[in-house]
Order: sequence, then structure tokens, then C-alpha cells
Amino acid sequence: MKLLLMDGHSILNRAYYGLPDLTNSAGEHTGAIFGFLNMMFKFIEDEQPDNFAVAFDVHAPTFRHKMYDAYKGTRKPMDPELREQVPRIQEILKAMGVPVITMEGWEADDILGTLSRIGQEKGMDVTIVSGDRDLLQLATDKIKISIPKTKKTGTEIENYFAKDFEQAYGVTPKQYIDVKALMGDSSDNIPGVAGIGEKTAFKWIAQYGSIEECHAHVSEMKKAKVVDNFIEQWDTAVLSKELATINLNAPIELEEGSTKLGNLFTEEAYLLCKRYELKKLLPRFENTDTASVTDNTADSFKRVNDFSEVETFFEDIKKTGKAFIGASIMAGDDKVIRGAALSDGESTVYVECQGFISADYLCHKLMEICKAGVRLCFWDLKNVMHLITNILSDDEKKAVMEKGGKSQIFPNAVDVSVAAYLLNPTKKEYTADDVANEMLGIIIPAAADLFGKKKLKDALLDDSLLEAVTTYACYEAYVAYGAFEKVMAEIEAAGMGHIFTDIEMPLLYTLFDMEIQGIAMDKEALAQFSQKLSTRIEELEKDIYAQAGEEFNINSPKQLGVILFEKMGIEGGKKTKTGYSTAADVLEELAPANPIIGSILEYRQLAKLKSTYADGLQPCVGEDGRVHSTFMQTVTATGRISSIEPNLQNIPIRMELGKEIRRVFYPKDGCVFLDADYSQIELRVLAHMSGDDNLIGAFKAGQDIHRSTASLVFNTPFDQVTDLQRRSAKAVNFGIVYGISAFGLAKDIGVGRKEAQEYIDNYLKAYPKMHTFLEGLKSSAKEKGYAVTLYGRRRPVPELNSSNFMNRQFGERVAMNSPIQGTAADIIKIAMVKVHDRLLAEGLKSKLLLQVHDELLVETYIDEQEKVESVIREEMENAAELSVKLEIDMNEGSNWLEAH
DNA sequence: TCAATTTC
DNA sequence: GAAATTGA
Repeated sequence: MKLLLMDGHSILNRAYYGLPDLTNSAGEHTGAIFGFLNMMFKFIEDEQPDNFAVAFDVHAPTFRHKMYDAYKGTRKPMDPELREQVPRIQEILKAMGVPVITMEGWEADDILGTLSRIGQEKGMDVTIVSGDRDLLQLATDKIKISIPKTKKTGTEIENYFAKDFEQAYGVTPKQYIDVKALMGDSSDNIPGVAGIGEKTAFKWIAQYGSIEECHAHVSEMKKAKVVDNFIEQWDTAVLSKELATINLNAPIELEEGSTKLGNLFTEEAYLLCKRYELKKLLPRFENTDTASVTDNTADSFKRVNDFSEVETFFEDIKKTGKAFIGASIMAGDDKVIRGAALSDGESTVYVECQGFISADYLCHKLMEICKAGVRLCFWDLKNVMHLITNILSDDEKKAVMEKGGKSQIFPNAVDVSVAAYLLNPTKKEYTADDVANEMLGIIIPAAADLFGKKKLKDALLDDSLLEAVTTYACYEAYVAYGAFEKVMAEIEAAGMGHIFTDIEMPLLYTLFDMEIQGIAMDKEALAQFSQKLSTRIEELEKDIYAQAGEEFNINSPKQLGVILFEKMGIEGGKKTKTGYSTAADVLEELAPANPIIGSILEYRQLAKLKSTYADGLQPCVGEDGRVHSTFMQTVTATGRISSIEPNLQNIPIRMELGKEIRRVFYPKDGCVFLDADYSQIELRVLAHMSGDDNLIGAFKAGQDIHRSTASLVFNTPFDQVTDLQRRSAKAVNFGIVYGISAFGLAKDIGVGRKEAQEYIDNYLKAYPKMHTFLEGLKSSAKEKGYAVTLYGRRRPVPELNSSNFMNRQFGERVAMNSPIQGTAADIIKIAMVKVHDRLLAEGLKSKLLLQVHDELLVETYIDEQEKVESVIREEMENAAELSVKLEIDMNEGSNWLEAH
């Protein structure tokens, strides 16, 4: 029989410091948990124990503290990142059926000592795993102490039976206690005897066997200061010995057989590992039946594929006057709708598209009940609306294009993923299984559990997975129904009801309409531009190869670094983790002295232009000659929207050559582009939120804000500000908006860090209320755990409690930046909704097409231009009532470049 | 996954 | 500070 014991805190501690920090998408730290479990699995495999237990300390004074106040007094408090992992690993261990043994008033050491003694008495072989050498005193010929050491080459394990210990240390394990009594232990704050260190302690104990024997023989010892100390501090030595002695008789009560090692890979443990996103551990659960779920609502899920049954189902909904229904539509990448699940909380059904139940029929039924007043709740409503639009007739589609998706498809729907995003915008995704777990406290299968390696789109095409698809869809509908109210309650409690109802949901419809419209793009012109770029790129390539003396891949930073800094021996190369940095700002410094650098920088610029824009945009043009980007509403931490496939929010504008790309975006016949962008919206938000009179005054006076800043910061009359001063002031303004660090600012404007700090200090002096405002943002975020915008939108900032200085500094910048960026985002969202809604309300045919953070682009019918201009101006300028005016710059043009 | 580049 | 895309 074999007993394996683990020292919980010690191993968790080793894992925490020995492994890189891991965080799951909810921002929970998991690195130590992962390391601990791996270590545990390794020992279980190696040792093949029949019994297994883990001991943890509890945070309470032990009998040792009662003996000696200062016991462990020098211990630093545990990092918060590690502390939060303690209950989690215990939770997982319990889920695995592993006894987690803790005892108030006793240390894990005593528990381990006692258990090992009992184990030995029962005739078992015992292995104790710990990173702590204190436990070595427990070694006997039956009790082995294993100390894992993480080295670069992997984990090495030192094993000590009593005889190994004696060989290594020259004393017995029991005598090691006496050694410690003499030399003390700084980590536990055991005093020991002054002047006696490791050497003397071992020597004495090896010779006399114990402190008592030493004490009895002091007269024989050579006269020395340490001997006097020893005699003087005999009481301390005795106390130290007591402190250092692990108690083998802790009053542990264990049920018979409770340490028996069973199947660790339980369903419960699997779900926890999944929850903490310990993906590498999941394969270990291979043989666990993880498809079955602890939640049994799935039993009541029903699939219907009989036409009349579906008919009566929808009739019932109408008759019973259901006000709210959770819904989910199943479709793959082909956008073909395979079915829809609906849930009213009591019954949940999956309607399969098949036979007379066509997608067309099903979608129209859904639209019908929604228009009749039933509120539908979806995951990713915007996408659902696209799926539905896809199966509509041409006339219906036209109506959607002209009158908007809200009135034509779902006038009364909500999106639970957007709601969940508002509650915590820092997560990666907002899936039903995640929200179910968080809001309803139930564990439901995720796509991966139901479909295995297949994705939903493949599963939809695989008849054998119909059951799984049914379960999946039903859960989505069921959770949409069940979680929405709870999410909303939390949103209301957090004071974000207004944001959800009056900003995000209307915005969703606005974004849908923008996506439906798309923007016309000249594919031919792009192809020509690409050709033009190719010619110049080839020239540059040749030039670079000639200067380098060989051909290589210029796009590979690794190869480029080697060529520049090794082969060509260019001085001043900076290192990154993986090699030399070849970033533009690094190379630019080296450009004057090295002609090849100029060519490389130009090559880079053109290569980016060609690959991302000239070539990258071409396949995005649809059959209608327009590009339909997707605006993501649940991605950014601050509340901004983002744009993908393609990203139309980073189309070049600064570089002369790059901005030519904007020419290929053009208005349709009879239209011009009206492009309006907020002037300095973030600084205006800052002026308002800080209430700083100087900044507000500068805006009210209509001054060039960077010049005004320069004038204050450099103490120069306004009209004598030099260009350089203005440029520096502009960088400082940017820095403030972005949550300044002297380091970042220094890098930005090419001055020393000290000088940059002076700029910041001057800035804070120039705007007296700014300092208190920014400090207030930091302390408020730290206290509350989140940063908050003017409208109450929240963004968690757990980094503020990090033990790592860099992380904490990052958190501070986030705390300063998020409210500003987020408030600006709120304002333009409000403006978008208002512009969009008013264009429709006033019966104008002109359409909002794009948003680029502080800019709106409207495809404007020429005969509506005047009206549209005033709509844009009014709605954008009045989107928020700040202590400074919101001003916009508006231009018209026959392409995006001209209009900007 | 990382480094680099583009935008606001 | 916030993003998305590309290529290795």
C-alpha cells in the first residue's frame, strides 16, 4: 500500500513562481493551478499510490504563534494573483474526490507529519511532496520526502529517505530539527542562536546528536563567542527546537477510506477545468463521460419537425400572450438556416427546417410574433437579422435596405450577448454556456462538448449530430430566456440600464443597417494601385538585396534583423524577446547613417499598403460592388465598436501614398459623401470631466488646443509658440488622453525620460484640476474595481491590485484612459443612433455607412444634402451636453479622401 | 503566437 | 490607451 501526500501551499507556490502567469478570459489567474495539477498528475503516475491527500494551511494563528508571537512574522503577504488561486485549486481537488485537509490552529506540515506517521504505522509506503525542506525531518526508511525543482531542462525531483538525508547532510532527519534550532530559519522567523550558522549547527549536531547533548557538553567545547551565545540563549534554542518540530499528533479525524485514490477525472472536475480554461488538461478527461451534463433541463428539450405542430406552437404563443421568448437560429457559414430554437422558460423546442417547415416560413413566423409584440431575445441579434435578410424576397430586402431592419424584421428584439458585454466588456466571448454558468449557476455543454472537434457549421451538415444540434440550440434559447432578466437586473443595479436600452440596443439596429448598406468600392482602381505598388516594391527589393549582398525575406523580422545587425554590422540594434527589433521607430534612428534602412522602411510601407489594403480589400467587394464590413459591438474593453472583414477603421489617411486608398470608396449615383468628424472629442471630454477651467477656457475661446497647451506648459505667449513646442504639447495631450507614462511620452517625442516627466509635471500645473481628476480616476477605479464613463459604462481594472509593478502601472493608465475613451465612444454612439433614426424619420434616403471612432460617413443624396448636413450637425453636436461645445468638421466629396 | 503596421 | 490584419 502506498500513500501520497502533497503540501498544497508549497507546491502551489512553486508553480506560481516557476511558471509564466496564465489568465483565463474572465481575467482569473490560473497559472499556479495549472502547474499544481500537472505536478500532481506526474506524482500520481510515478508513484501509483492507493491513497492520496493534500494538506493546506489555513489563515489563522497556530499553536506556534501562541508560543512565539513573531513566528513567521517576516513572511510577506501572498500575492493577490496567487491568493485567488488557493480556493480554486481546493475546489478542483474536491471535485476530483481528493481530500483537502486543513485544520485551524495547525500547519500543513503537522497534518502531513501526522498522516505520514499514521500511514507508516499502518505499514504503508509514504511519499510527501513539498517544495519545502522543513519537511525533511519527517523522512524515515518508509517515508520519502520528494522535492520537485523546476529547472530549465524540466522538473527534477530530489528524493530523500532517512538514509539519503543522512548521506547528504551528515545528520539524521530528526537531528535536522536540532540543526534548525541552532541556526534558526529566517523564512519562518525561527530565531535560533545568534552567531550560529549552517556550518556550526551541522558540526555540533553531527558531533553531539542534539541541542540537549550540546548543552550538556558545553564545558568540553573550545572557548568561543558562539558557545557563550549558546549558553546565554539556551531558552531561545529550546523554543526554536519546539517551533521547528513538526507535530506528529495533530488531532486529525479522517473517515475510514477517505484518502482512497479514486477516479480524478470526474465530470465536475472537467467542468471546472473548462471554466478556468485549462485547455491542456482537458484531454486527460478523455474517458470521462462529459457529454452528459449535471443540468437536466435538456431532458425536456423537444425537437419538432411536424408542420401542424409548429403551426399550433406559434398559435399558442400568440394566444397565451407570451411577452418574452428566448430564441436562437442555427446556421453555418453558408448562412443557410437549419432551424430555430425557442424557449419561454417552461418549454424549449427546436424547430427543424425540413419538409413544409422552410427557413422562409420559420423566419416569417418569428417576424410575425415579434411584430405582434412578443419580445425575442437572441444571442448576436445583428447576425440573426442578417441571416433572416438573406432568405427574404427581393421586395422585402429592398424594404429592409430603405426602411431599416428594426421596423422590417424585429421591432422588438433584444440581444443577451450585448447585455452580458455591458456587464463585463473585457471577456473574449459571450456564449450561452459562459453566461449560463455565470448568471444562472448552471453548467451546460459548450459547442465543443456537443460537437467534439467539429464546429457548429460542420455539425449542421452532419445528420448524426442532429441530436447535439438540437441540444445546443435549445440551450441557447433556454439560457437567452433565463439569463436575460438576471443580466438586466444586474445592469440596472449597476446603473447601466440607460446605456443598454437607449444606446446599445438602438445602436445594434443602426449598425445592422450600416452593414446592410455597405460602401461602394472600385475594385479595378484597387487592382491598378496594387500594380503600381508592385513595380516600386520590386525596385526596392532589388535595391535592398544589392545593399545587403544577398537575397532574403524582407518581411521576416528575424531574417532582416540578422542581415542588418549581424551581416552588415549596423550598430545600435535593440533586442526583443526573440531577436533584434526591426520596428519602424528603431530603424528610423539608424536611417541617416545607413541607406539600406530607408529602402526597408519604404518597402515595409508599400508592402503593408499592398497586402492589407490594395490586395486585401479586393476580395471583400460583394456582388453588389459594395463592401459590407461587420461592426463588432461586444469586443472592446472601453465601449468602442470595432470593424472586421474588412476593418474599415484603419484605412490609411496620414501618408500621402496611403491615403490614395480612400479614393476607391465612392458614393453611389446621385449621391455625395458627407463626412463629419468630432474635433478633439477626447480632449473635450477630458475638459468636461476634469472641470479644469484652463482647458475649458481654451476650448471656449476656440483656441488651437495644442498651441494653447504649449503656451501654458512652456510658459510662452500664445502667438510665440514654436512648431516644436506645439508638437511636444500635442504629444503630451495625446499622452494624457491615453493615460500618460513618462516613458511612453519620452519615446514618442524623442526626449529623455526626465524631460518627459517635466513636461507632464508642467502640464499638470498648467491645468490645476487635471491632477486631482486623474488621481481621482485611479483611486476610484482601485476602490470600485472598475473604471467608469460619464454615462456609467464600466470596465473592470483588476490590474490595479496586481503585485507586479508593471501591471499595476498598466492598470493606472487604463483607469485614466478608459473613462475618456469610453465616454467619447458613448457620445458618438448616441450621435450615430440619432443621425440614423432621424434620417429614417424624416423620410430621407441618405444612409449612414461608416463610423471611425470620431467620424461618421453618410452617403447623401444630392437633393437631400442640405437637410442631411443639418441632421448630422445637429445630432452630432447635441449628442451630449458638456461644459464645452462639441464641434464637428464636415466635408463633402465624391470619394472618401475628398470628403475627409 | 509574435512582430509589425495601420487607424482613432 | 483601444483595435484588426498580415506574414513568418
